[in-house]
Amino acid sequence: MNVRNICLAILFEGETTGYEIRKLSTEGEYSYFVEASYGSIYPALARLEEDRLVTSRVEQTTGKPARKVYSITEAGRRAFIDSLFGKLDDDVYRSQFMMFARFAAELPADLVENRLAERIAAVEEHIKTLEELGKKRTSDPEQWVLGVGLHSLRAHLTYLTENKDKLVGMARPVAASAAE
Amino acid sequence: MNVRNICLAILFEGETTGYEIRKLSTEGEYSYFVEASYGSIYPALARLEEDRLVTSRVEQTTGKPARKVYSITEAGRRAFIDSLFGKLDDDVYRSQFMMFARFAAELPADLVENRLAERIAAVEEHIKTLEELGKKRTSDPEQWVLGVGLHSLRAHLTYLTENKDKLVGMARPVAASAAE
DNA sequence: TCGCACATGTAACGTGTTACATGATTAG
DNA sequence: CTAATCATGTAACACGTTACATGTGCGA
Repeated sequence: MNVRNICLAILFEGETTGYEIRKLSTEGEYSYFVEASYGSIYPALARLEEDRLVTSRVEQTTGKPARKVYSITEAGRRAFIDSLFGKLDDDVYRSQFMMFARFAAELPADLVENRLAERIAAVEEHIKTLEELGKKRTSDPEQWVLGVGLHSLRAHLTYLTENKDKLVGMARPVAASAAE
Repeated sequence: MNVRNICLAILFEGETTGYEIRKLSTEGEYSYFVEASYGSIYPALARLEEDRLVTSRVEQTTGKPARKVYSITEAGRRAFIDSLFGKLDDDVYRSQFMMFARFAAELPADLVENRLAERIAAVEEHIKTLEELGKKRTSDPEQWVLGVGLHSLRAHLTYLTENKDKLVGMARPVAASAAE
């Protein structure tokens, strides 16, 4: 999924601005499986307009900067849906935390414990976000997709919490505090 | 995780060649959370050698091309472990399949069914690979990491198989075959 | 008054991918 | 004979990130 198609996907559901697209791709329903930043969204929208897959109109607002509202065209809808007919890219999972865990034996136990706690907190946070998104019920496919995310993330969380002590136990023991 | 650190991680466990590093990062124990191709590995190894984090020696082989075997230095070990002390990058999950599923309502049911079947097969394949890797038991942290992957992947697979019909049901119905 | 939210956009930079170039041996 | 595996490396290219530039209104 490149930024171009992410823009089309979001515009498929209704007109918005580049600013909003970034928000949606970072915090919205797509956030757990795509990503895009301003530096890629704005140029992508410009090219999309050149290619007549979207149109734009400038909306003057009082006070705030003018908004450039983009709408998808029929050609845009077709192009996006067509892209889903082709061979899909493989799913990608990248994790520096896993590399960290892989080398737990070389790291001090307290560091491993802290990082594990951080990771667990991050996953819990992520789950909460998806749960919030699921509440404002929208389309069925959206619920389905959110369901995949929640299910996997909860399984991930379960493993981490149930096995964290095991990993800490593999780490380099840290001298007990000088107390006593 | 950049390619540089992936190389160091693999060399941490023992000397090898760029060719082997790619194999390990693509098919080996690291494959499910990192990725690297020749075009990035060879330049990375060259820079690593300049920086004295690895050394190399050329091994003449009969018939096959000469192998350039890299070994990590003490400085390399330190640099790698140090990198794990710093703030870790967030985990990343990217999936075009999820985008596809999100727009199931715009797609023909048979396509959705096929793609789901493909995805399920791919996940099953991936699970099998991790199971194979887990058999040749190595270090405990490696087993732990593999455990995370297997656990999450199995949960993912379960969701897909249990909910595939639901998603197909959301897709555009395809005219039944002309048969009577 | 400080910083955040809104809002758009560019430029430099980093990083990695793909395809190409090269070439021998071995298994089918 | 053909394809695959072993093996290294480069160059062109694609893609995206980060930081910067610019500016207002509002709430704490």
